[in-house]
Amino acid sequence: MSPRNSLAEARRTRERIVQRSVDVASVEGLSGLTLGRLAGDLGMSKSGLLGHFGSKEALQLAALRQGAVIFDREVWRPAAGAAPGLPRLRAVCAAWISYLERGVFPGGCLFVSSTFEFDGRGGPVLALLRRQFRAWAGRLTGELRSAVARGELPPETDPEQLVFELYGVMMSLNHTLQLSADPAAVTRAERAVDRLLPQPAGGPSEKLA
Amino acid sequence: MSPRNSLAEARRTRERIVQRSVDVASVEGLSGLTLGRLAGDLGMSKSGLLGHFGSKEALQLAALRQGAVIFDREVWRPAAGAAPGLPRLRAVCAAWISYLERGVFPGGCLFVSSTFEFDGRGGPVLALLRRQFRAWAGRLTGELRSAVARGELPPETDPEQLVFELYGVMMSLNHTLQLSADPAAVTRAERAVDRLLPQPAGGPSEKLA
DNA sequence: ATAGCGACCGACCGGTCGGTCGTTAAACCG
DNA sequence: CGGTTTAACGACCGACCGGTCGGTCGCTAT
Repeated sequence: MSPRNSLAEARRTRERIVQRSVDVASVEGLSGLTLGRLAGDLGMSKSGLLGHFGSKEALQLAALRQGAVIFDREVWRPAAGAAPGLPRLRAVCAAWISYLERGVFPGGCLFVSSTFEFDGRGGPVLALLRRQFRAWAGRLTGELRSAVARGELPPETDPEQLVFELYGVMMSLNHTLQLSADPAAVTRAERAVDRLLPQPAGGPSEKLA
Repeated sequence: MSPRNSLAEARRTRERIVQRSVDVASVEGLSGLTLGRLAGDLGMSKSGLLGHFGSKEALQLAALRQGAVIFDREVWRPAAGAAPGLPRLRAVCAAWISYLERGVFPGGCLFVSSTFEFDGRGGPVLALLRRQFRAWAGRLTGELRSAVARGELPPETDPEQLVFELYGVMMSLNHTLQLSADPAAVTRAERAVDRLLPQPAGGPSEKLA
């Protein structure tokens, strides 16, 4: 029926598999992702699909890595243009909320779901999740420290405490959206962020370190 | 081999099954709970076990209901003795943090995990989770409103906003404990609660509404 | 023209899942 | 004591799981 893919298109096939895996996993979970169903969705055989990865675990890792690329594109990249420090932090949070609100991952934040799915199970998947969270918390704390150094946040600010709380806001938003689809949750998240990261009161002209 | 249980003990058997289901489900998830393994753990047959519930879904619902009983015992009951309003709220939060810290559910809060497991899947289990969360948020907002009425919290307080944020703190704590077992997370959660629910500054003698 | 490679297929494997069924034997009731 | 109830058993079912294997076909380099 369809022509065989050339060598160059094998990569595209692999990308199609990973992309579809991300979509399915965000709704059904990384374990709910089954090779048979995935193959069916993509109109190919289980074995042909598995040939690209070797094992289901390798596919799960590939899906998580692709998820990180998407998260980066949706949350960090839109904020890259903002000024370093507090403005960029607020832009990241706004993009983060938007990312959850728009349902970039239809089943809610892929990484949070996956963490709950794999904690207490160990293995390479959990290890990757740990690394991803740590890397990303590091970026946040770094930006927070920068904001403190610039005097945009009070000097007694504890960046890790703030990350902990910001993260809680996003998890609460994610949970509420998934459980009850209550749009008011978005406003609540925005208000919570405003309280944690107050915008500069006097406008954007206070750059004396 | 073992003597048959009397009819009166059938209830105890059922309770044993449910209790074990809660323990397993909190680590492996409500879906990871399998009838065969559960029966093996309890030294009985799959069919003998299933006879008590009729279906796995009924067992999952029973486990969730028992989980709610445990949550109530661990979080709400310890705070029942505290004075209504802010003191009780703070007692609830302290018990809540302790409940997460002690690992009452070894695999983290059963309800949060289950929500992530069943969202986007629908069905009676998700419906029960929704009811449980709503009932429990209702208790919290009621207590918050009471605290506002007593003047223990500023009159412009938005109870639902506060529930949203408190909930985020607990989810962040739960997540951190599960992912990295960082004990500092407990202190962070306590500090976050202190900021959301400031204790009365001047001691317990300011009851003028 | 042809040899080799690699993407892909379809049949199949052992194993596990939730669930059913007929039977056994102990506990209850008259 | 006899009859009914019922908790529990063990064998079994169909579906599905992740994964393997032999083979087919198109592309490409020789």
